[in-house]
Amino acid sequence: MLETTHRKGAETRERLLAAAESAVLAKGFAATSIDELIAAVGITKSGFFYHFKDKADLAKSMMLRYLEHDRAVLDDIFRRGDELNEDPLHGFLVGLKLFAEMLGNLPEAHPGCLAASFCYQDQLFNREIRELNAEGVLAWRTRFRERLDVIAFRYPPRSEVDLEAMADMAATLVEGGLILGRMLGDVTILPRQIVLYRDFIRSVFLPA
Amino acid sequence: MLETTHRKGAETRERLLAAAESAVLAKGFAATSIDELIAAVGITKSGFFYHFKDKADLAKSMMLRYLEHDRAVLDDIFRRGDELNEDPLHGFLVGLKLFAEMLGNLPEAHPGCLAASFCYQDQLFNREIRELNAEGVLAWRTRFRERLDVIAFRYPPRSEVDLEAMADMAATLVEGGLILGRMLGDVTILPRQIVLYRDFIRSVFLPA
DNA sequence: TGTACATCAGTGAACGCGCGTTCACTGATGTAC
DNA sequence: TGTACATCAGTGAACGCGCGTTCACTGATGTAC
Repeated sequence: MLETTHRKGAETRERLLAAAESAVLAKGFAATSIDELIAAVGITKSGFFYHFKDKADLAKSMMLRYLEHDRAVLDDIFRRGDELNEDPLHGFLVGLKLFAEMLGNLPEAHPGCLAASFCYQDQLFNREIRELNAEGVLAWRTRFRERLDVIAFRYPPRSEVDLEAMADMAATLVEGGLILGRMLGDVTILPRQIVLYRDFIRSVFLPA
Repeated sequence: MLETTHRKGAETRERLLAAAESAVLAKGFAATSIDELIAAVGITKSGFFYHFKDKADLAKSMMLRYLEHDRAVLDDIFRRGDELNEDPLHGFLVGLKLFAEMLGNLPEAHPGCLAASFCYQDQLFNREIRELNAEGVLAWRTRFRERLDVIAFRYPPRSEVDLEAMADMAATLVEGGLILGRMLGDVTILPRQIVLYRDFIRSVFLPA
């Protein structure tokens, strides 16, 4: 019975984190009250403080949960891209196509990035949380940079290219695309940016 | 004396808006208190409510001020690019270079976009303010799209290109680049993204 | 198998502080005649 | 030119409400012997 032992608490905690994520994406961390979270989950305020020592602890837990989910999704997408193709460039291009498709099928009307939301409120947070945020971006940079290095080795681009900026461009387009998508209420913006990114990558390594 | 008549009030108002902008970029709108703004400016709280009927009115005024400044800066940059060059493509490329340089020389350590900050807190705002926000993005889209249409007419790209997405890519990279730059504390990220955008534009319309 | 204790997952009441907002009032400057 | 009035750019005090946080306590479940 070890799995079901005291399991209800972990479920409640998870529901609190999920409610907090959508509330923070909708209106920011400072405007998200503990009261609304406990109302959504159905416990009292003291119950909240059993799960999180204070509001900053909630923020930290949200980031950890978000980063882990983010990492798992990207791992899955690009692993599938590589399974369909042996070549590092073409596997990457397939992965980007899958990525664009996934972004186009996001269930939520106005998706957003928790890290970006926190970034525009970071004076509220302690160093630990800001470092988690930076860690998330660096994970994207490293992931894409390693891939681009492998590709550039097999497909040497004719002119100098800023491979680091090209790696960062993926996260940049995602963050920016989520913002434009929210502002205009148009979920096609982000996937189309990723398709353009894919075109750009191909034109750099496979000039016509 | 018409210019100096009752001018102190307008100056105070402008100082409130400037203080509000940097505070909102640092920690978000909900976490920015009226108290800190009046402390920065040196008036009492009732003085604040002489200038703005409530906090939402402050938000609206901030957006109007920001959009106007944004428009003026972009007008200037791309006008200068065109002055240096007759051709629409090369004038645009020069403008993008100037734009990247300007972004690299931003005085603030961690610049940000007010519209993006508002976008991650938009449940706080009324429809009017959200529409101002969307208007800002559409201004970018229109500006870049008109230019790309002119360029595509003179330099027909060989394959289908999503010109709207390519126009949106400018704002997307700026929004995303500001976020990455803030997260990593690296102000070179954004200008390098714009340089990549310039490379992309050139490769689409001037294939090697 | 029963009992004693420990941990889990909360409850309920109270707290103090900061927040946005209101209201009546005021001195300095500008305008009409 | 003087006087009466209007507008500008605020002041000062008070308000009520929501917020995050604390504290003593509790029933249900799990563990040791």
